[in-house]
Amino acid sequence: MPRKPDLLPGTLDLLILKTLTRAPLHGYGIAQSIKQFSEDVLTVEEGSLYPALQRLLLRGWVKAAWKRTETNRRARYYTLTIAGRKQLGIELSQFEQMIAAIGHVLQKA
Amino acid sequence: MPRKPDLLPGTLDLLILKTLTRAPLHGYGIAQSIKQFSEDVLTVEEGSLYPALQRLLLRGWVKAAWKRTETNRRARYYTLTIAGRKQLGIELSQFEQMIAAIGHVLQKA
DNA sequence: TTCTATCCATAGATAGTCTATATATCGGTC
DNA sequence: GACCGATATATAGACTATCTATGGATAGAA
Repeated sequence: MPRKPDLLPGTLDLLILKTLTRAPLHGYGIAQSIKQFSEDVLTVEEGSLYPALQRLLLRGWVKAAWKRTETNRRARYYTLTIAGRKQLGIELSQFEQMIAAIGHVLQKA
Repeated sequence: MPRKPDLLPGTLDLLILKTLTRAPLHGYGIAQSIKQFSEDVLTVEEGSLYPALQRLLLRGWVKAAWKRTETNRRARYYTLTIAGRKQLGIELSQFEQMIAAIGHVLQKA
């Protein structure tokens, strides 16, 4: 029996980048935010999240800084870079193009 | 530099199953059909297509038969099974749910 | 003190796609 | 006859992304 995936492969970077346009956030907060905005449909596992954040850091699309949360916990806050914002635009348009294309295949009787 | 993928990972089975609802088709024809319906946005590579068809066969969602094409070439025609049609329904609704959820994350300012 | 929620991180398994390659044949052209 | 482009199937190996499982740490509540 194939499992139901927590998210569509290939869309996590896009979701993270978009989430960071609203405000800098720490990893845990990003995961929560995505879960909430998606009304519990999308769940970002830690084993997907942290490698993804490493990816984004490595590619220069986000930068990170250790801070204290409002509740006095240490956490690593991620901020979108200029390159990240540009990348978001690219991924967004590619994603929309793909979705439209898939829609064409799915809609024709 | 990350590549631009030929398709959204996780959607190939769905595309194939949907394509086969129109008519039984051979592998090469399925790839062409998807390419055409998607207006050249989606390209199914052979190395993705044939493993996918093996998957679908193994799971009993399609069945295959060797035939001659109209142009007298040998080809393996795939037909959707009852289970395959049911699976298409499942994947379709999951896909739509995911896309809607992603849309929610992407749309909120 | 124990428990829950918050927070970070990685190793290893798994799955799906892509690159590259191999094989074969039909029909048309040089 | 030789060659070439399009049609057609298939697999091995590389690569990437996600998931499972695990480990650790701390704040605050019970």
